[in-house]
Amino acid sequence: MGITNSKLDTRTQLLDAAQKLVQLRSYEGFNFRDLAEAVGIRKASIYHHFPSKEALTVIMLERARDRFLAWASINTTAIPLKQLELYCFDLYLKGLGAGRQLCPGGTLASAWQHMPEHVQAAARALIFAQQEFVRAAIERGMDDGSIVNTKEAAELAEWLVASVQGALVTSRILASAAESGEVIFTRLCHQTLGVISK
Amino acid sequence: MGITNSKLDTRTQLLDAAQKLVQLRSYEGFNFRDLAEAVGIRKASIYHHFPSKEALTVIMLERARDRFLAWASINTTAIPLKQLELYCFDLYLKGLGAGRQLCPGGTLASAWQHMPEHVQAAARALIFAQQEFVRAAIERGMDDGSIVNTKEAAELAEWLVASVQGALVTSRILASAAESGEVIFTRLCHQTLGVISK
DNA sequence: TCCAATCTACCTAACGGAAGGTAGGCTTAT
DNA sequence: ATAAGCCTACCTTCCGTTAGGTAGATTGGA
Repeated sequence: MGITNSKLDTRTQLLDAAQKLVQLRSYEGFNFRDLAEAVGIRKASIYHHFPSKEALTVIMLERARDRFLAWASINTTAIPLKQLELYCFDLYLKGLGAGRQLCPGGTLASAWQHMPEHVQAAARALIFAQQEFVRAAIERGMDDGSIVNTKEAAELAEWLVASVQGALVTSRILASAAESGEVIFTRLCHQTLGVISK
Repeated sequence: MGITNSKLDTRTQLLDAAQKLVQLRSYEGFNFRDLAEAVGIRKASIYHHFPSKEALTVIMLERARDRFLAWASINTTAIPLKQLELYCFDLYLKGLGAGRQLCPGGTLASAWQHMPEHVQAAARALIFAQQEFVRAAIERGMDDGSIVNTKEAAELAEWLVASVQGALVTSRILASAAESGEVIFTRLCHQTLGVISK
């Protein structure tokens, strides 16, 4: 609980590496051997920082949500459409799409039945935060007239977040097809935003 | 290879059960013990029908693609918009969304790195078949004037398939939220179609 | 000031269970 | 009698986790 600041906190390194591995291989696909190797310590030493794989994952997901909320709070002053564009591109294309990484919450859906309850809750909170951010942005856009749509903001938000999650999935699967996943992803986001704002 | 027809083919039962398990828990989340139990035989007996987990999964995915193509060929005479509606509802809402099952191809994206090459190829073929069906339907709709959109049919198809995959993901994660996943899913599909046809 | 107790951050070694897969034998219908 | 279909028993590997120990830094009392 004291002030522990190595040049780069091992605990933070573990969370960083764990998040990357989860985004690349999901919960059951990442293991402590690879995680330890990524950080440069032994497998058993992870237990000095976290009591279990489940706890580590929960903390990592909560941190991801906190980071998203922090990111979102910085952009509250931007124009609504710009906010949505930033959400799609800044966060997903640049941050995730680059390494074909999925959303650390969304990727857990595939083995949802096997996820511990607390992991489910943390993943749900992360996705929900995104929906809320998008909903608020769309609502503000509707208020100032920059977004015109007969649907409710909440429904459009559910739809946009789902599209983004799905775009990551299909872009990964169709990667070695004719065109690169990034190109597909860019177009999908553009279209999504274009249609919403239309 | 001969004509083997028990009252209900064990091999077919295995493929059915495997598909259901993959849709519920993905590749690494389903195992031969549960699969054997579901069919009512012993674990080792599975190897009488399939040489490996990988081979079983590939055959299951190829069968899923064949079934989709058969389903698609039946509906080629329908009105384009009706085709797309059938794709979203008939296939995904009724067939998958009911038990919160993901697409047997899409669910493999989460641990894509760990998927054997042939599994990747089979999953890709399944998703690609869906994109092709949707693209053809949108194209026909554009030809007969029932769908009006400045985007190209191929881009819209990529976008719709991604949205459907993503809707399955988010509806599973947000299941225990206020409203049921099915309701969310229904609305998402309606919107998607509505916006496209607009 | 010095020593002893304690804490931090790791380590080696091993366990127990679960997983995919193999070897070889029994049974039943043709 | 032959082989398809299924069985028991076992193997190996991998994984999360635990036990127990070590070196070095920190802290507190005489």
